[in-house]
Amino acid sequence: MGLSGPAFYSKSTNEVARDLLGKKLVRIFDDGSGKLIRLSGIISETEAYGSKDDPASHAFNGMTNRNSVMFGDVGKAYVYFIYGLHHCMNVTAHSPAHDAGAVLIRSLIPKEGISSMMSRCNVQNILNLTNGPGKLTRALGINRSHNGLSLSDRKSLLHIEDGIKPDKVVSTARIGISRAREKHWRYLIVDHR
DNA sequence: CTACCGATTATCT
DNA sequence: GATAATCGGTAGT
Repeated sequence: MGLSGPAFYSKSTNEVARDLLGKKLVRIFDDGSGKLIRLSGIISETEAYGSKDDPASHAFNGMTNRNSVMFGDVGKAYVYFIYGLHHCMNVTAHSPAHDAGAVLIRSLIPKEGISSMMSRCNVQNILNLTNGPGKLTRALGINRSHNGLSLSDRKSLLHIEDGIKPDKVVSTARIGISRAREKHWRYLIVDHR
């Protein structure tokens, strides 16, 4: 199940949410030193958001200016600003039977550019660097300028590469929503050591 | 350990 | 005018 473009993202949003676990989210970042560095992490937690079938989704009530990327091509970044200070990053994905959908990236295991990210975010503990949707966008320097970017191009400033194969995955209810709590569309890699 | 609260603004009703 | 797919700090158990 490689990352060969749109085919990977043209499955049900749930399936894509599971399959994104273990993939590597890569940001080519200008840290101001005059050279571009790689910031990356293994995707370890995701949530699927549907369309008409999902009252918790931004797309539930149809297309608006904010969520229009969810209704466009799959395999793109859907980035939005929330609570006045955080960004959240999604990957658009849905089966041909649906008209919209996206997968929220909730957590990463940091891999590349760790010291750069920790100093820029003023984070002491690596465990607190990318363990939340608002934290990982800050660590990787992701903002609304990336909304709509294709994630398939390995040379792009923001893209997804193959990573690891997760040992074990579980699903739970999604975090921070009030509606559709019965849908267990949150997926995580189980950490056992 | 858990619970609550404030920050701060784009977006939608 | 109200809400929000969050976070970090503080207070309470």
